Amino acid sequence: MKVFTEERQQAIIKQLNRDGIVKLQELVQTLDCSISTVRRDLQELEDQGKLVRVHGGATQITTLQSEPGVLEKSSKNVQAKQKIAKLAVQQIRADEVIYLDAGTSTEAMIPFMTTLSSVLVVTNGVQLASKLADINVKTYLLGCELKNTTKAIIGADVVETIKNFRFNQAFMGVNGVHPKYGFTTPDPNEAAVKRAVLAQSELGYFLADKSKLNEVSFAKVAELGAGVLLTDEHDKEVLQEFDQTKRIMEAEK
Amino acid sequence: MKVFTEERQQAIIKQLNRDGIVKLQELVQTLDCSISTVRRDLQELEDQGKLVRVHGGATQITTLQSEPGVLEKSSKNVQAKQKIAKLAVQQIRADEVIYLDAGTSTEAMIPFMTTLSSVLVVTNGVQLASKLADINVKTYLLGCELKNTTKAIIGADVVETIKNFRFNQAFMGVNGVHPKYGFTTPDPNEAAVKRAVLAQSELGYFLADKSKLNEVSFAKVAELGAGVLLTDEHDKEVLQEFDQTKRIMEAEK
DNA sequence: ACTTTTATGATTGATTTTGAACGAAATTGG
DNA sequence: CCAATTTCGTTCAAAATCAATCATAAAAGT
Repeated sequence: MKVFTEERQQAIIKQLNRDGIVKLQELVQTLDCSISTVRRDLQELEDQGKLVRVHGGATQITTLQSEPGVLEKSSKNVQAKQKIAKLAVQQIRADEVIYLDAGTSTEAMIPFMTTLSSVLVVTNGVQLASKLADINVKTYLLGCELKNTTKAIIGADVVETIKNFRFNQAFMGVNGVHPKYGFTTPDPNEAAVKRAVLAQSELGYFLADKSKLNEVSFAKVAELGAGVLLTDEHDKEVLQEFDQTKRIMEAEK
Repeated sequence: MKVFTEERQQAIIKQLNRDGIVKLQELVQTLDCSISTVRRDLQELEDQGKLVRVHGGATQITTLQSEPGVLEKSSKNVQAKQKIAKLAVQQIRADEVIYLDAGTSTEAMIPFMTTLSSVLVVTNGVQLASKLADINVKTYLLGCELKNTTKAIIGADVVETIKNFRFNQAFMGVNGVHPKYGFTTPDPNEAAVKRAVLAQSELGYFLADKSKLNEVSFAKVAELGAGVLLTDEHDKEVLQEFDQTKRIMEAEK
């Protein structure tokens, strides 16, 4: 039984969604093709941000705030993240309605938010909502289907829910910032949520440390001009054009 | 049967959430691999902050919210809670839509839910949703204002949201069960949510251990006749009348 | 019909994971 | 307190898996 590339890759995704994990050897049997072919398929799907390859197979993409994200990163990365987070929190004024996207970049903002008064924070991150409640910040957690493995709230419904709100400011993490391809993330669903939020916000901020600059991920969120970039240190050359629009802020060294 | 790293580590976390502790030797048998491999897995998971290694195995990480809840209560109380929880889970059938109220009584049900298939759980408890996602149960988290101290979702909006659903069964904890005053809880908002859920459910269960019987709290949820009482041991005298309605179930001693 | 492109399968050396061995450290029971 | 036992961490070799390359065959374009 011979199948074509597209067909194979769909089968892989399907099996992945069912089991949460796929094994290379099993796929070779199921799809009736060589190891090399399966490897190539997995490689492609990973490039597209549809799965994460692991030794012996692949797993569903774990979008955010699972501990590894926090601890794997080098301490330098963490420092940059914290500086960006501090800068971001400084943009928040009293009595505003804020959207805080799920993710490690935005999660880093929470410790700096203890003194904010009369601010309502809306978020789709379960962990974030929990932490925000801990520091007595008024919090609204968007309700929707909870993705099995990731604890992030994503999907079509949440986009509809977001349309019921109006935010003063929105803070979001992104995986890629590129002069041509704009702001990008690996997961199309997440990108859709971020876009919806952006449309309901007076002003959108994108948090990205130096390593994300000039990078491109899979799913496009918006053009560079759509929001303010908060970063730790930016390459004047690469983002020169964008820089001239004054929509970029750099954390203190 | 061969498994690999990701799968093994997920299984360890799962077992840890269920039992609170895992033993090295047991894992060697369960996972069918060598001691060394299990050691390495535990080491990795500890580095990721997902567990704490102890001599002979590993224990759950002691978070802020789980500790007091578990340790404040007497072990006897916990045992009763678990028995009631087990009884409650036994009422769930395949392909049902279940509502799980926020609270420790309902949270105790989760460890028994690992084998449920095709069940959709709707909840207003952030912790519950998180744990449910961990054991791969399809979960829908109601979105609304987050109550500061309890991490439960309450308020007027959620009542409206609930009206969009239809549950097969609903499980709720209550603080008071009284022949005259019915089921009661301390918080009127919570009571309103429970009432709304009850109205949308084919069948409602109220979980309450012996200490809650014949007690009255502030806000009334419903009359006794409105739901099935799940308890560990009931005083025939006090609830005699209610008992005759056959709407009471007692956990095995 | 011929070349170019693309998809696939096989091969090879590098990398990762795994299981066993052994001395060090911790726990247990007198 | 000490000895016996268990468990721990490290090292090393075997096994599995990976990435890269090459060759073949089908598909597409000229």
